Amino acid sequence: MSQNPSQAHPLVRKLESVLELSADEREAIEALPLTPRTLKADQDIVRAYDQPTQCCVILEGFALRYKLMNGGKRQIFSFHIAGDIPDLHSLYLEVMDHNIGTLVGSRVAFIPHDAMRSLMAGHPRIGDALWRNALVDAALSREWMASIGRREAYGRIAHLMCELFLRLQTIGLTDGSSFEMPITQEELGDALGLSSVHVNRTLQELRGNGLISWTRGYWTVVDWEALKKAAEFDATYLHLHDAARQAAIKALSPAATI
Amino acid sequence: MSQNPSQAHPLVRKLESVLELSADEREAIEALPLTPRTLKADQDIVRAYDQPTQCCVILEGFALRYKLMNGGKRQIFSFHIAGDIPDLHSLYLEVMDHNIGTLVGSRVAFIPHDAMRSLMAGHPRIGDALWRNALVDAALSREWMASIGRREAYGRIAHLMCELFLRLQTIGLTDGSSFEMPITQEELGDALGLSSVHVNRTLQELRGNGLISWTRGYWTVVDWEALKKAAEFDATYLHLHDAARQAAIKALSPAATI
DNA sequence: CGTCAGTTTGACCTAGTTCAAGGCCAGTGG
DNA sequence: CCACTGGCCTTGAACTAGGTCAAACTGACG
Repeated sequence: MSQNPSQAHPLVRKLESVLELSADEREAIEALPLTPRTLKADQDIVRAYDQPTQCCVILEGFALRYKLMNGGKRQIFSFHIAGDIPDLHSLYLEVMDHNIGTLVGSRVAFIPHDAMRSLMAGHPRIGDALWRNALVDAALSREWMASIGRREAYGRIAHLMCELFLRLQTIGLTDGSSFEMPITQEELGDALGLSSVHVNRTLQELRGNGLISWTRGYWTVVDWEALKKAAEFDATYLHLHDAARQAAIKALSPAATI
Repeated sequence: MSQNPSQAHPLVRKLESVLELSADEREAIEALPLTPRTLKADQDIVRAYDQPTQCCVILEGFALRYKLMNGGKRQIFSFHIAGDIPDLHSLYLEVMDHNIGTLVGSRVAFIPHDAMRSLMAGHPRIGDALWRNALVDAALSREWMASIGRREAYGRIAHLMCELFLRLQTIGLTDGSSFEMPITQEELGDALGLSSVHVNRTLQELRGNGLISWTRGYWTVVDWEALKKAAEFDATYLHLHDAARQAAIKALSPAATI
């Protein structure tokens, strides 16, 4: 782990949660030609039908993938956090089949496909780690599918909360058992296949039962074990490494099970 | 395309729907050390928490990924057809987070991870094509998520039907506008987040409206345009190549749009 | 010709939706 | 400083898509 993670390149930080990088590898990442951009909230980064020639890394802030459907419906497929490359797939799939946008004001950086390809070719371990990330991403999609398809609202929200906590924990973006996640109840609904009204009521239930606390943008896990149970949460699909798991246990309570 | 696709190695056939293979590449695939196995219906190929040391290709038949949840619920994540390698991800993710099983009696073959890795390293275009497939797989998951989260039962079934038709078409497993897909209404429900009773009623509605015909195991697209509309189907996410798209149009009707 | 897996039907029930109104608060502009 | 706005959250009441339960039907197969 780097000595001063908050100053490290977000991509370095993310990859180091998965493998130990050599000095050489770290340099290669830091040498990537980045075109940084600061975006406001709710701006699209890439749109469906685009044919990108670059990938984007989230440096700071949050992004989401989503798709707009008939009748004004929307499905949010995932939330992305610092260090994620949500459109890595554009290296292989010419045309985008969904949108990627910002959730809040964010800093992102674009990397030309060529640079990405030669990084991966020249540093197979980095390539492997990126693929690994992409596969974990697919595992998250499956788990969301299970949530939406087979869990009721209460468990769905609980499940998402468990997931976000652990993911943010891994890159050091939690504060004890709390974290910032600036999404509205409507966005929560669009991610979970629920109406915002129902999200509201269910959130109240979760708060009332003492599992979580939630105020616009700031989430706290109050009772991890109960939350986990309500969510029937099993972290296997996150494919966390041991260090991340240990750190999460420490943040929650020595007795926490993950 | 190979002259006699029905006799070609299923993996060759699948990859050739994506790129032209050189003789060399074809040989490399055919030289893979396969351990074939014939399985009955409803048998697991790999289970959650397993740590596989090999991947499996579907040679003949159908497979599904799924997860069992509390209270006897089940979510099916995807259906797999000849040529698919549903657990390619096990190359990078040590432990399985879901099950893969057969839908009907099937022939599958196991390939050691090592052999897979050296195939991909020695033949980068094959590696790329396999990755591409994995990414298309992830795109399917997202689309299923949108279906389950934001479409109602009628559109959900319609959407799945469009998808299956095009996928099977691509590997030559359709017969005009019909295809065999041996799944029960209960499995359909578990894939779409519905109860089997509701699947039954909705299926009747789709048949009654003249969009499809459906008898246990044999599906026919009766009115593609109407089906597509009911499903609000946009094939972008399948990332089909032109040849596949053209072939599908031909199978449906010269006026079909995909 | 009985059994078993799958499909179909009916009746009733509920989780979640929709619509519409109100409340809260942070930011803005006068 | 205050009034005004615009997002977002909250609440209530009425409604519906889809679930559950249980029974009957169908057809393939031994």
